[in-house]
Amino acid sequence: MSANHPTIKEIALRLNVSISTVSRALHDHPRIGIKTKERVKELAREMKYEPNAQAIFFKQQKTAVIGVVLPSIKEEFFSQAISGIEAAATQYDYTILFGQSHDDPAIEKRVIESMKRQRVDGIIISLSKNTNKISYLKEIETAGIPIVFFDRVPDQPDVHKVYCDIYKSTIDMVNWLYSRGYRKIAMINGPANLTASRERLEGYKQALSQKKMKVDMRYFETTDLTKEGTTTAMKKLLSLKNGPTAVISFNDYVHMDATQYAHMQGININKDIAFVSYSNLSITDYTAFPPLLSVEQYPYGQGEQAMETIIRAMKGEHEKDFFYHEEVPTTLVIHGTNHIR
Amino acid sequence: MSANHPTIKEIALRLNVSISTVSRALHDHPRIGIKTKERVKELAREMKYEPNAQAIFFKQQKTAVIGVVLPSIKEEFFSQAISGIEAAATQYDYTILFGQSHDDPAIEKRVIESMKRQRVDGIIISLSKNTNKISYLKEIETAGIPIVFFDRVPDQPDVHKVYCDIYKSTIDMVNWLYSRGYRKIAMINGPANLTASRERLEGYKQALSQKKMKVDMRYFETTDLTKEGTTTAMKKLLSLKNGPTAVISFNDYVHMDATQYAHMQGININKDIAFVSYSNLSITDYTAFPPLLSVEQYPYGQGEQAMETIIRAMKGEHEKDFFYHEEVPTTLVIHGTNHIR
DNA sequence: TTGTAGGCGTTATCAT
DNA sequence: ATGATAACGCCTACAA
Repeated sequence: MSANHPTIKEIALRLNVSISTVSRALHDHPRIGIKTKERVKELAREMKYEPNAQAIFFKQQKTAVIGVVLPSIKEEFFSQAISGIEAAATQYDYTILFGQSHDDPAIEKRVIESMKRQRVDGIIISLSKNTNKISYLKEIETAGIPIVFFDRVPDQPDVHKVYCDIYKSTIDMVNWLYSRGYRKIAMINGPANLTASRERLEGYKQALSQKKMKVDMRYFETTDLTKEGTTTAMKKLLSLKNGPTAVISFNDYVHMDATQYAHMQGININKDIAFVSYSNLSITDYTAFPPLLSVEQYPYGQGEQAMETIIRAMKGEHEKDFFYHEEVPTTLVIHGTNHIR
Repeated sequence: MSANHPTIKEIALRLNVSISTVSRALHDHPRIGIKTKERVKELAREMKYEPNAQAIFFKQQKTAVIGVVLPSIKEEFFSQAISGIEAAATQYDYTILFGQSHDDPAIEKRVIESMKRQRVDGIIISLSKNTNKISYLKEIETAGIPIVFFDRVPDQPDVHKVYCDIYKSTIDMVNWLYSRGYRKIAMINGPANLTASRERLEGYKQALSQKKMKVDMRYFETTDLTKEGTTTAMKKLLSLKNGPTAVISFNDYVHMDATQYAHMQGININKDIAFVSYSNLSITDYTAFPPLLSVEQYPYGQGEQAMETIIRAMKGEHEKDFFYHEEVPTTLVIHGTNHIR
């Protein structure tokens, strides 16, 4: 069961011409006899010859392969993102080598080393939530493999990255709640080490102060994104006297756990307390308690953008110390109160 | 920004030894002088030398890459499956080239041709729901690239495949409904051309006849798996006089659309009509109307199994006309009526 | 118009 | 104990 692919060498042999003639004929080289061209192409078709991309790329010292490293493909955000990456890759004749970190920095590193050994032409990565040191990634970039971060990006400026402005979305979100009359706005944020969390927190604080409201840290909780962590956070919020009338969750998964728990505690979701969130999952409308509003982050578009960016980074048509920082837009998607429940 | 990886040649040059000496030293060849070995390894470390996998595989005429073609990574079933594939692949030092068909046979073919050009060592595929002719796949296999189908597999016996026994699960499902007293059992099945649909239908018929119940085709509807198709099917079932008391949906996505519509029509889900389904999505417990029961098909395990199978197929330690047919188990997961609603 | 030869990085087979 | 060389499939500069 070992592969048996015809080569130009075999074609040359059978036609009694040189290998280069076959190669040129196949490439429609101008100064090859028209009848030689025909004979070569005919036999190539007959033998079902297909150029060996591996050999070509080996010679060219490239692979036409982009490594894509995601925390977890199970999350809809990332499955959408990789679809965008794939679509753009296809357009530029690149293929995708796939790997997951499962939010484990050690696995993440292993995956990336493997991709490096495979000599991928570039790497697109959304960092694991537990990753803090990315020095080895900078080394890989120095070694000549460009890296583009997306969504979960490092804070530093000396990297290529694609992300959306969560800070601004958060301000919009708070303003939306404010305009609907909510004043006691709580937040269940993600782990503090994430840029994503910091941006939410900063936007939250900024929006409140813009509205001359004091930031009450009793209303601020965090979760490690597990069901237990979220439940604990929600529990604390519900135990407050003079508790919140609105809750902003880190994302729709946190939202689902938070509302599930709150419901069990007798809260009338979106009536007693308004819930808003980020991600805008497609199953939202089938869930028991959709958020009133969710921030759409266009993962598909972010994926496409990441691919475009790495293509540019690979071309290297930029200053040696220039880094792409591509910001992609977000939208507040209002689900309203008139859902199926 | 072009890659600049050190090679054994450079090491050899700098050490004034031959290329082969470097190669052997790096491989701990027994009869290389211990101090030469040290010098080589030292410099290799210093230069951050890493063997070029592309070159090695090129020489070995392999790639250590497995192509994985899925209909849509957005479906949780497939995102779980690819995780299983990846886990097993890592164990065997294979990497994953990723592609989606989006249920379009033309795209599917394009993806596979591209993988063939890349000389993947094998292909794992779950067929697009609209694919009917797989002759070109057989050709690829003849050319030396083994193919393993999983979940959405062809009916023919002359292919390697991994799948679960939906026929039997369906019988179990009907029996479960029967034991709970349901007698008017409807089914919203998938497209007739799918093996998955045929197995459901056959299991359904078989179970009913085993219980001496007549098969009433008024209770049998199909959907093209779109929201509209499912809504239409559900509508027909609800319009029947002496309508069903239980509905089996093709999968949890169909279930969600069916129950959403039924709810809007005033049906009390799982009270007026019992709903059961296949897939056992992880978000089930967050949905407005979870099925009473869902068939767990262990996509992660199926993925692992598919990888194991293709490894065996690649080794070719089997008769030329022997094909693996690996059946993986299923489980009925009971969600009960005591969910959050 | 066609052929020859070198090279991409590595390993393996022969020498020495 | 180490070196030289061929080979994997393809492309291309240079010859003829």
